[in-house]
Amino acid sequence: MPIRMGLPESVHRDIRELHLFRDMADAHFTDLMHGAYVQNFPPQIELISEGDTSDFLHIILSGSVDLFSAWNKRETSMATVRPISTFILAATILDAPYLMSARTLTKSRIALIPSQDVRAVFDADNSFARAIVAELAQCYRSMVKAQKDLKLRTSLERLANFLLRQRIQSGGSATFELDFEKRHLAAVLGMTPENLSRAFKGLQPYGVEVDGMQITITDPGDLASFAKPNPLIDDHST
Amino acid sequence: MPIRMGLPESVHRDIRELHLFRDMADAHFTDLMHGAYVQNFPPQIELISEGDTSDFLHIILSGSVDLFSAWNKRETSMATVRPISTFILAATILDAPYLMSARTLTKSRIALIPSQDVRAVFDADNSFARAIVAELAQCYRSMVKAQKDLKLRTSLERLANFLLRQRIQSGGSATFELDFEKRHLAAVLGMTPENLSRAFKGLQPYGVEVDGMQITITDPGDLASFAKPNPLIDDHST
DNA sequence: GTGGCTTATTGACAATAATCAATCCACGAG
DNA sequence: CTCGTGGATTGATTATTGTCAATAAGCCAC
Repeated sequence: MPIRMGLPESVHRDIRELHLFRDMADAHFTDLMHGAYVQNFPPQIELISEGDTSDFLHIILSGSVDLFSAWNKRETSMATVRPISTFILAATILDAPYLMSARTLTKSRIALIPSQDVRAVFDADNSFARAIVAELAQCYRSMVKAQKDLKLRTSLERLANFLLRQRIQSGGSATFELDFEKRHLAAVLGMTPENLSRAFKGLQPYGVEVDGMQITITDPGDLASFAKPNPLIDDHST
Repeated sequence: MPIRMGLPESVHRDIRELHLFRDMADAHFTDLMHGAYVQNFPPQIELISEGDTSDFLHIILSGSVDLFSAWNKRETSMATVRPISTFILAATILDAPYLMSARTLTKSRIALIPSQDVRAVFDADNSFARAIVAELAQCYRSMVKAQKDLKLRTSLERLANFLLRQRIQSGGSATFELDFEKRHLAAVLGMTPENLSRAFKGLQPYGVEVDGMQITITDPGDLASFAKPNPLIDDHST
């Protein structure tokens, strides 16, 4: 079970370095940290449930969190959150119900800032308000890219582009590790686990070799000629 | 061809009433309007192309605009913009390339505000910065809902829920008109026009009757029991 | 009205993806 | 080490969706 604990100074510094909090006034940052706390969660713990009201802005300090959604007994993964970043900022600011649920994928350390404190400081601190604009605009654009990926590509193409992105992110070496379970990857890519297995086989002709969690791309150029990556979909930094 | 013209006082008032501009200082609003102008466009004119840099914040005053995207010879519609609202705010604020293209669906009247003016006033006016936060958070949540609709529902379910939403929006009467072409609706729902035709037939057992652009839902309860509408996907106001 | 255009519909078919069931395999507990 | 568990894979089948081709229907200009 999660253990409630105080907020160590080192965590303050980590959070302060985030874009979102970097430029705000010291006094306001202290206000935010005053009501905040940190919890450690084991894997597979549901942190928030879609439809609930937004009580806390969450900041993931270590581990990984899955944002997912369910409807009519189906479930899909919307995004994976990694340290150090915030999640469910939009719901917090609008004081609106969560649109997505969140669960820990791995053991995770998460800071929680009461939403009403966030809104109060948002009203008082202009730098913070501007930082939130940048953050939300980024989140919006990520979501647009994800939707383009979904609507314009087949599952095979989505997997191919995912692998190319992952390869870059892992430093560009021929072999790299998937950093989550395949069934989770399937949910992220909008397909079933069975289909993902077959999709991996379907990419063999383009030089994709799979050994458990370990992926080898023998000829990235060949794979790219099939995947046709596009910065307006695949570049998650702009 | 579009006709360049001055910015009449009545347009000032319309724009000023938008949530985005309502609370900002008069002087800053005047600054924004100073470099702004209005154009009338015929249907099917491409206003912006994905990948271009953001030169203007667009405000649609009348008509309708399709935000769409293309990749690898495929094309899909991401959203439809209706008066009076802005579009491509995120790209303008971040000074980032457009992720979507935009074209007029019908004859449209559109105000254009130079992006650098928007960014300058954003830096200077705190009320404006806060209004942008609310706007972006809304846009983000709309995009999340659209993605849930896509990943969790079949095309038949998406159509059923679309019709139920449209029915409410048209005042709740049994018969209402689609306000755009079916091929456009197909692109919005993420399917082909052929499939849309078949989907309409597939909804006949649930009391959906189609006569050209005119839709009749004989028993909304019956259709809803199939569509299972959910406010966290279908309520576009929250 | 007629001709020419675009959109909508329909049918036949192919491609893509989901479902169901049966293994196979890796891993941790005991 | 052996068992049990859950993820991963595979095969067979069905469901869903896309493609291609042909036709029908609506609309506008003349």
